[in-house]
Amino acid sequence: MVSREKIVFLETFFEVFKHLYKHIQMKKMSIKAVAETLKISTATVSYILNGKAKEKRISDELTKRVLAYVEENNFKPNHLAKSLRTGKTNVIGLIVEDIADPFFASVAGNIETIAYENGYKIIYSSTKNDTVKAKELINTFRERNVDGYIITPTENLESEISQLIKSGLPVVLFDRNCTDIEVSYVGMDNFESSYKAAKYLVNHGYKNIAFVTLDSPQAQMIDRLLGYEKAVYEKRIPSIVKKFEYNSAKVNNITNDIGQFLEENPAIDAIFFATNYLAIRGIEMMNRAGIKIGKGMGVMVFDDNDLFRIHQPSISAIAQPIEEMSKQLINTLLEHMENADKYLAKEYILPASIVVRDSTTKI
Amino acid sequence: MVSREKIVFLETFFEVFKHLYKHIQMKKMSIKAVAETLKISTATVSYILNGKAKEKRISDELTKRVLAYVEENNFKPNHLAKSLRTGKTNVIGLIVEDIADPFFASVAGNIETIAYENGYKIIYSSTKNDTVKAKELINTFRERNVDGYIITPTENLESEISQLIKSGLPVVLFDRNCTDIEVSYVGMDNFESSYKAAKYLVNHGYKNIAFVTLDSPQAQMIDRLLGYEKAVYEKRIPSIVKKFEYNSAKVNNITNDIGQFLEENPAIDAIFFATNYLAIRGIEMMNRAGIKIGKGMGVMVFDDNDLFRIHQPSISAIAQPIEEMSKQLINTLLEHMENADKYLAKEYILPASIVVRDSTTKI
DNA sequence: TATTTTCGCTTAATCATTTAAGCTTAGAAT
DNA sequence: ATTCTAAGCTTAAATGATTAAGCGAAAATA
Repeated sequence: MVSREKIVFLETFFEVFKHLYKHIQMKKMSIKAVAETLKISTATVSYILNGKAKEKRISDELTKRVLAYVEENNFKPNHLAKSLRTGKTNVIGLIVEDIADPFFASVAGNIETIAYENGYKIIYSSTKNDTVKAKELINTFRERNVDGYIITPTENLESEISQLIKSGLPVVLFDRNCTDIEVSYVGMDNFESSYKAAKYLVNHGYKNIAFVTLDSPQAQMIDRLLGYEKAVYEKRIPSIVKKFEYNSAKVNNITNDIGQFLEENPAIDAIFFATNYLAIRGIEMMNRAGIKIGKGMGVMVFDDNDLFRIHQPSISAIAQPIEEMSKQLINTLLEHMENADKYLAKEYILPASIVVRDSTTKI
Repeated sequence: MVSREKIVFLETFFEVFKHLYKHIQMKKMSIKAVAETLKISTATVSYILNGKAKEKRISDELTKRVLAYVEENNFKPNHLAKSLRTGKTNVIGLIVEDIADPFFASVAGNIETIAYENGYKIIYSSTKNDTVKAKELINTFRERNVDGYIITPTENLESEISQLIKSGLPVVLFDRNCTDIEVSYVGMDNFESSYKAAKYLVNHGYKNIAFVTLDSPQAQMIDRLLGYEKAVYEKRIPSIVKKFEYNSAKVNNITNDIGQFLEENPAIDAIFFATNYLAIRGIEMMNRAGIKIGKGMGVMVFDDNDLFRIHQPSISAIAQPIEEMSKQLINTLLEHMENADKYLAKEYILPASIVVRDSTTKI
């Protein structure tokens, strides 16, 4: 026969044990645990932690007590539970062509600062310019419930992007734009910068300026080409355009191909490279072939780089306004995320600056 | 008077309406929704989706039916709920000194590939070499429940890192190690590479080799210095060490300071730069001052870079095995994450290669 | 005195999963 | 005929927050 006393004893023991046990493992503090120790409800704790104490008419005394306890025990509410409930993850998805590229890495660094200041973390990934991969990435990011997207789109990504927007998800594109959809974009003025740079060459006496570019249908590549063409047409000097296949597999061939191109066109007295990447190959080739950059051969490059500043002779370049672009990018996205209901696409086309160096100084 | 029939009618209507309404919005598919349409329980759906159908004795017929439905409707279970329940986020936290630095950006790019192949996403952040920030970042990542950490530690980060390990969280350090704690590390052999590079200079006739470094207590910086010293002591040639204050605020001064240092030590016939960053400043200065790199002044740099390859004359450098390091890094972490219970610290010290170029070829 | 407000909280549903434990039913074994 | 076993599911309790709605007591108003 079990006595009432014994039952009461056992129950008491059990309660004490549970309490002790919790303190022993100390593992998982939760709003519930906090509420229990303070003998109040989880709702109260939640309101206080979210700064809604006043609004919800929680007494100052209790508010202080809770905050003190939370502070002392260094309690942080579980982010996952919060996200599950609210639907907000405070994560931004960054999809670039290649995070290892200094340009994108630099942008990643710049947006990180502002994002973290605003409580956002960034998850990145690289498309390697592969549309299939880009689509996959957008989907994984959707599955992960990221709050906003920064994307350098590949080709044919319009439908995925417009679907994001239709679903009310904030998106800002950069570097490359997508035509035909209403989406925010931050980039530089490729046409104007290219025109200005080419005009600089034209005005400084170069008569046979080659434009070396990629055979790509990307808008910004076309703009760069058109900028160059405008400048040469205006002065009625020949347009000499060399397009390379856009295929990173054949990196090494490009160096040789540029050499061949120059041999076939001996009249060329300046080269305007449409990308950084082509320029590095070209410069390597010219150095090897003993072509004197600056003296005899002018060089201008789209996209500046430490390398061009240090090179002997130094190389003139069009410098993208990376910092301004990054700031505009993340601020536009933050703005979209704050007013997630009404997406008003905005475009920011920032001007680039032309950094004149030795390579365009005749003799 | 309301008839029973009317009540029944209204109730039925309401049920039908609710059903229709759900179908109209079609917003949030969930395991629950799937289960309801297929008239089975959520548990069954969950088991099937997690590949436990056989184990849980779900009939092949039902399994197929569920998979087909899920496939057709492109349903993906909510990752947040999953993470909340299981405690796994499938996110890796990457904490580097600066994501914008080409070296770290390159590592970020390399680990991304393997991480994504294994279902992990990466969230990054930069310490800017600030211990306070580094501690904050570790805490934010903990709050975010990342599954594993890749960290380039700042100074005095030992306690935070050992706490991570005590909590059973997988950590791999890289680039810089932490002494005194049992933690996995992937890095290069700074002492040996530095010794080999310095020896190369010594063996090629340079008699007054300056070592330009940062005044930093970081283990890898000390190793680099010691490697140099071993090489010069062995040949009984003078050790000329110049330490610069480690303060990124004074970037521009460094260029001038290096110039002054060279003026004060006219005997110097070669410079060994302990970092990439110092070298770029130094090369810039030498170019400005008309000092002939290669002829008269040998140059060797720790950490290779596109710039050093393209520079005229090209600059000899110690190339970190970035790809191998990245692979080892992420694979070690993945391994730790798979056996999260038993953390066995491993060290991988990879050898660097010395890339000999024009700058160390006398005359 | 009776009623209404206000205050200061609590209750309980919800978010979307996972998973241990339990419950039918049919067929096999006793 | 009865019990046991196994197949094939389901039930329901977590996971840890947020938040609309509610509730009792005290204070204010009628």
